[in-house]
Amino acid sequence: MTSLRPAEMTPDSTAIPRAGSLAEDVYEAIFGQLMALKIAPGSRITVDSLVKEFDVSHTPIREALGRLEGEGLVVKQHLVGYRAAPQITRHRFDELYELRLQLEPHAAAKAAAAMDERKMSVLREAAGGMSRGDTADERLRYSAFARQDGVFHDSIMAFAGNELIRETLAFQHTHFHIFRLMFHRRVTEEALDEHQALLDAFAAGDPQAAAAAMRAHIEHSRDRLLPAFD
Amino acid sequence: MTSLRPAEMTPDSTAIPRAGSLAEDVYEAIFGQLMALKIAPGSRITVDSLVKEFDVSHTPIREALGRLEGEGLVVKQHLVGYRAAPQITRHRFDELYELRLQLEPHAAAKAAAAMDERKMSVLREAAGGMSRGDTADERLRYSAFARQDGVFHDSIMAFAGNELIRETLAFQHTHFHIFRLMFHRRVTEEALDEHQALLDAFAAGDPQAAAAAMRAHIEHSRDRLLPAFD
DNA sequence: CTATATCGGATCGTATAGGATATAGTATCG
DNA sequence: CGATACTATATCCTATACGATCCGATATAG
Repeated sequence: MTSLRPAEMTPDSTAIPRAGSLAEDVYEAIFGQLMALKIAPGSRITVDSLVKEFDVSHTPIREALGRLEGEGLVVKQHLVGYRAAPQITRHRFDELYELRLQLEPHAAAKAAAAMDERKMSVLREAAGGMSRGDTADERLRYSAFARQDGVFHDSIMAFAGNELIRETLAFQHTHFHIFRLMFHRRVTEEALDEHQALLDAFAAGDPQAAAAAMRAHIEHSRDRLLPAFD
Repeated sequence: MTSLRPAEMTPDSTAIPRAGSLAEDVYEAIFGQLMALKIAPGSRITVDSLVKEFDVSHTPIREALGRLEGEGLVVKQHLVGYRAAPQITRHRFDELYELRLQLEPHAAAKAAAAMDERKMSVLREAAGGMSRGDTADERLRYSAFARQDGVFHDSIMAFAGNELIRETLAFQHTHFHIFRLMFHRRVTEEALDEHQALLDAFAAGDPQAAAAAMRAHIEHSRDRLLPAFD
């Protein structure tokens, strides 16, 4: 129902030309719906329904779906159609946490070594945004938490100074995000404590402590989510 | 000039329906051209030229390009067109090797711990395929070497038992491959020696030795390629 | 001789129409 | 009553046509 037609998007159309193509807007819209679980994992995504919903032709939608396919967020079956990528499996879950344990403690150590006051304030703000949960809707509340948690970790990776590792983890986080929204709706106090431990290590500029705190945090996070597979 | 039209691809058209769509075939074709450096990094890729070359309509080509964009192999500029992804930068090169050093030694250790005779034979064959270079064309020769080297490393990652890490590295390798073809046309004997050292560690089933050998191999590989940036 | 304005070709972006295929439902036959 | 064949619809896949935008070449004025 949210039309993406240029004329309707900018009723007071300015002289500034549109930055992106319709295909890009469609991509953003579908991506958002996937992240917000508006489209359930594994469910079908028909081109025609998107045509009606966004009020654009097939072409930009196919292009957007192609891009999403390249990123692994949707899968295509010839002459059947597109569907949202299936939910993460237990096996994949384990692999993801092994990957995180390989990368994030090391990165946390590098970030701690390069810490300064400006970076600290960024991290403190990101961590602080998670604690003050005053929204009524439990689901929405966790959604906000998850987003903020992503920002927190992503900031650490950014400060570690390896953009490639940061992108790799962010990419995986995108997939993982959907899983978390499905199963982990309760914000645990433990996670906040662990974030605090990380902040302390960063404030002290202690690489070893930061790596250890990150390792513990990831392992605890894994254990918290594991029951979802029962 | 290589037409992808169904009727022309299968002149003796069998009753078996085509497994994939035209878009998929176009994707494969473009991917192959990128890997073989038929399309230079950073050069433009016009839709119309692909239309003429493959003799299909715009639609499957746009979808294929969208997918390649999602994978980061081509970049799109609105109202300008697609172009092959630019060459890897020195900065990115360093980041890639840091990532490899984080993941591959660990994986090599796991692979060594899980080694058996069948896996060993796979690795020996992959390593062996690199030494016998009897092709005249130097460029083609290195191309074959690079492919085989990729198989060798990928097999190790497969045996390490973490498909996600394997995919992550394979994905990066895809981008990196293009760089190597551009600059590293000479096969070094050192790489073969290092592969042998890895094989020895695997044969012994020694995780620590495998990790060390892999670390040394990656660091040497990095140093061999570094002069390309001068 | 330089700078600016204008024009034309090239290319992308979008829309629409028609053919091909898979899936579901129904009817018929054993 | 079950299984098979058929039809009908939904959906995808492809092709073609048209409009919008950008880039380069040329001409003109200063």
